[in-house]
Amino acid sequence: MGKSHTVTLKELSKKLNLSISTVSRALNDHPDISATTVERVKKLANELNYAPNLFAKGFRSKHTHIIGVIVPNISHLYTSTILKGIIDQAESLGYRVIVSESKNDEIKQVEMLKTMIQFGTDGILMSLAKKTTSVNTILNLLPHIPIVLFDKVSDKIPCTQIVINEEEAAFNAVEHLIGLGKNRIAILKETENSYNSEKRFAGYTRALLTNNIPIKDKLILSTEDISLINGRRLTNLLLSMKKRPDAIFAITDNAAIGAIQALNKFNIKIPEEIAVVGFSNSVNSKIIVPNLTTVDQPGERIGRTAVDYLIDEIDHPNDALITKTIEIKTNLVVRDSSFKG
Amino acid sequence: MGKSHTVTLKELSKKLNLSISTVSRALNDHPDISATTVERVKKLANELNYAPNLFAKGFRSKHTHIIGVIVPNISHLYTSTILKGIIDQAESLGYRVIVSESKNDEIKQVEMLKTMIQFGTDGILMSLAKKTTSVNTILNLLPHIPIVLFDKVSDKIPCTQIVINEEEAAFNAVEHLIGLGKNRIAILKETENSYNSEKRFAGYTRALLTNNIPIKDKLILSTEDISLINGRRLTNLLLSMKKRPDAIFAITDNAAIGAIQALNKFNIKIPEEIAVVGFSNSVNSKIIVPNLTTVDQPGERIGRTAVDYLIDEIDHPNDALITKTIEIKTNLVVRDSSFKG
DNA sequence: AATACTAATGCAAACGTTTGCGGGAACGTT
DNA sequence: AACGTTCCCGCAAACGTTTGCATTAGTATT
Repeated sequence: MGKSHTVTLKELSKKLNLSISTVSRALNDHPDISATTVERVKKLANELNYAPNLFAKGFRSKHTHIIGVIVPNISHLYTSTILKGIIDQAESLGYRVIVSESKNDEIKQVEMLKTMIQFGTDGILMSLAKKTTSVNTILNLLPHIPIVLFDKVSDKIPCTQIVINEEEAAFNAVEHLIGLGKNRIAILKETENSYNSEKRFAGYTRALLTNNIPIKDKLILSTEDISLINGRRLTNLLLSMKKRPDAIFAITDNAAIGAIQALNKFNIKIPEEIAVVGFSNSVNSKIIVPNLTTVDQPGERIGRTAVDYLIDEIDHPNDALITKTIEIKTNLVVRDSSFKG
Repeated sequence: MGKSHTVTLKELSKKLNLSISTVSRALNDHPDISATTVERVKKLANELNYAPNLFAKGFRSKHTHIIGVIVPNISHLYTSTILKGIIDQAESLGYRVIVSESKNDEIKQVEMLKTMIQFGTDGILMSLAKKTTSVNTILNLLPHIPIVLFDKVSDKIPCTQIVINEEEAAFNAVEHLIGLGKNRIAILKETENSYNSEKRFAGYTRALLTNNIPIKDKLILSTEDISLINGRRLTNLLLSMKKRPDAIFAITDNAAIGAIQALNKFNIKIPEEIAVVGFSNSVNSKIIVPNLTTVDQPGERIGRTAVDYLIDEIDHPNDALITKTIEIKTNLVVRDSSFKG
């Protein structure tokens, strides 16, 4: 490799007839060093294109200025949007980002966590794997390093958590449907109680209760994997009922799109006969016909906020481990699938 | 935080009554160390949960086992899919991945490159920013570190490049249309000669020439930003012609979807009157009605391959800087928008 | 003028690891 | 008995930085 001859402090000090320590201090704006010296040093450093060996630095100072990110699946638009926010904000604050995937595997998730701690990341940002049941190992790791959770979080882990206002967002979405005059509103949700599904379901029930609409078990459909296919399947189920719903709230855009596809197949008028609302504001929501009303989640903002809180914890270590939930506001994007016509 | 008391070689050596160097060698399976000693050392290391300080290691050995990735925009499904492949393969080979975005900004791109070199990444994987015109700075950096380009590449940079068989894929796509009996095939492409657009256009012309179909300038439409909106706009342009095309090949799924939307608006039968083929196999291609025929790009495979070549270069440094292009085969996914009905 | 302080700089240790070199012990060979 | 090998192992230097402490010179105070 082209040896590239990296410039070191020693070299600078030699050329300047100064000691290594003085040069180091000058570059770090240490008050002990005279202004003229600082200037001389910085000038030469610039000319010679001096760049500190970050490994030596990190090695010495136990401070790597790297934050680790662990997500279940990176090739997911929402996730990569959050990641964009994370990288942006981290870099603007002088941190680098190293990314890893847990693949929704709890074992791998802990493994990655350990590797990152060993590696010396200053802090970790994590979105939990789907079935994170035994949080014990994570709890053991918690005191070793600042961790901030985002998106897929868990009350069982006492740390800062960045989420959207799931419950409120769902509440608003359902109230929007009610405002359209709908009162037989079905919900498509997840079977296992993921944080997100649970909160959204809570918003759904609260909206109905607030508006004196009875909650009907028959209109509450659950599925393991809240996907497009299952959205379609569950909607077909709904259509086979004697008394059909007049609206469907799917806790996922994909499921909502599946629902629309099923409705389209039976030539059911959307939103007149059955309105549909999703959750995510995915690209697909603007492609499907009719366009899908959905909750917009500000991914980049979540990423930025997560970084802010993490770095704050890095800078101000705090041994007290407490759950602190930060909610990011979402926005309901009304489109044709629920437009008051 | 929580002091976590990291175990060091010194500590192990003290407890074992051995020298630090012997312990180090034992852990690294150096032939000089006796089997019994190796066993003793490893046993204690395990018990005490010894983990080498990777910074000290990287600092000493000039080998960080980190590879840097620079992409224009991470929140793009295709990009994040490649990234998934990169992370997967890198981790399985013992490397960690640090990611950065150039935001299609040439200045930032070079800046990131420098930072990563300074940081000590063992190699870099890069997809070029859109308007990478002055490759000089990159050329200067090239001898300092192994670099492998992927997706957005450039002939002007002498290094290994991983791409899909752009030309052939486009050729196949257009021949598929010809096989449907189409012979007035329009193309929607980019104005500026990006590598991808150029190659796909070449495939288009070759397919026409091979099949003795005249190339008509009027059917070749270009746009700065090959987006959904512009796909729609250009298609409207095509529809306003006296002699309309009977097929549209868009070099991007987004543009193809815009085209379909425009055609749908005018109730033009797809594919009977006008067939449409896109490029990418994005999620949208399965949502739009009719479903879009498109070229599937194996993102994960590209990522994996890029890592393989990069690590090979890291392990076997080679001062000769030559352009070596690796083509990954794509696959045409035929759907309703061009189904021989 | 002696003392006390401040400002600016240098010395040297330390961080945890790897590695070239050297050395002692055990063994086999003349 | 002297020598050469081989096998294990330890010493110490080195990587580039940061930082506590010592040092010097200069200034202010008495």
